[in-house]
Amino acid sequence: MPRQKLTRDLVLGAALQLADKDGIEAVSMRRVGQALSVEAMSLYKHVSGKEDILDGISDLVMVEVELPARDLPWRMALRQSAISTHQALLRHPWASAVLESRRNPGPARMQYLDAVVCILRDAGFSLPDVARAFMAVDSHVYGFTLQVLAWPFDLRDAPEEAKAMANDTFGDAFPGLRAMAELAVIGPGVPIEIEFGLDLLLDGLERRLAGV
Amino acid sequence: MPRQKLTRDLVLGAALQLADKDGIEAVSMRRVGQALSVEAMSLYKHVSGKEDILDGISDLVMVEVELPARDLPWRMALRQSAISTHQALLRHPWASAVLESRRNPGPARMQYLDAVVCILRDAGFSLPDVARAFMAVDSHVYGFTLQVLAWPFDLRDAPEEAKAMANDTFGDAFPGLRAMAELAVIGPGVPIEIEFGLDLLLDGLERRLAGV
DNA sequence: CCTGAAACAACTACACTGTAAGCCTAAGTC
DNA sequence: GACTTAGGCTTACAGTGTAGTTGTTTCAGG
Repeated sequence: MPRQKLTRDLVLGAALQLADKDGIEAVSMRRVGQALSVEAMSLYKHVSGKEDILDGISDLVMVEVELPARDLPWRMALRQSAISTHQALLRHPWASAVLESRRNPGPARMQYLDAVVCILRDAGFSLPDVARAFMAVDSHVYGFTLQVLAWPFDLRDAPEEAKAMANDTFGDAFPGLRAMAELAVIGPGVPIEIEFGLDLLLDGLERRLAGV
Repeated sequence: MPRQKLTRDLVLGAALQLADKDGIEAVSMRRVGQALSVEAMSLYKHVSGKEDILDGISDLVMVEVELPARDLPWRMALRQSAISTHQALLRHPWASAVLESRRNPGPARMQYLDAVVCILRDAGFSLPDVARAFMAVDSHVYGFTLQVLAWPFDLRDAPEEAKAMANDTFGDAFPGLRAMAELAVIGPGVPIEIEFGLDLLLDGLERRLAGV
């Protein structure tokens, strides 16, 4: 019987697919092995453990984000890569939580970080401001994505149910939330897009650069 | 021997203490029970399961954040409560990750959300803008806190080591990151505080409210 | 005071998890 | 063919959450 060749990429690919299909909690050594028709312990020859797998598939997601274009004005380049990051994270709903809890950025993420830093520096920001600007934009991307993914009710699916829920659970105790919930039901739901906060931040950075 | 009275609050308190002391992954039913000198299964009479415990201790953290003061200008109120949230999350390093992955906001969080919504509405924002503003500010608080907590090296502790690491791992491949890492070593480290991005956002919101 | 009932802690058990240690076989080299 | 070795397999262990059952304590009603 010919032995199938296992590789690190195969292992990570299977894990990524599993995470996308059944959620990150479905990624266990045994199940990844099963997906490859292999015993769990065999994976350890190609991967140092589960942490390594999580690091690996996180970086696979980061490979999907398009790097900020160096020939664009800094603002557009940043905006576009931030949105691209957001979209990549939405494609893999488990990824934002995993990425943020991981301490070792992978090569793809490093490359992204480096590109952003270079662009901001070339734009004329001081090094401390580069750090601050980068943290602000990235925080927004991750935080916003996480929040969207953790949204308690998907309003598009069941508007009536959401409305009832708004009245029931919020009642008179939370008038603000109730108004919000009802609002979100009207029309196709108020689109809350990442561009709103992102543009606020970029506006502020631009103004700061101009010395206003 | 008198039986010790177990209560939900006792269980959650023990779990919270455990999470603060040994990290969130140390919170297991058996260990929480052990902390209360009780078997794991006894907890189930007061708590519906581990998820319930996580929801519970998350909300205990939210209790610590001071609600936005209604007698302050909206901007100051929002700013102060955002910072308070950030600090509460820093006091419980496990909390931001847990909170963001949880779908059911507890009562304390509800109260906070409601207060923020009311303040923004009273300030004159349209309901859609209330939603957008709230999402933007909250995203920044959570994202920033997560990022700070996941910071790979604590620069204050080992500046020399960090510098060496900057040269080694970044080398010439990541000039931007290398510059950043070296910068972060200079002085007491460039303080990157949450106020930077927060104020950018608030500036933008103020301007939007003024119709500029 | 005694008894019945309800409350609730404890025990057992099961299906999982990650992974350390050792085995065994197929592939490659001389 | 013989030897080496990379790499998949087996076994085992300590840990997880929790369903189901059993025991014991506490308290109200007679």
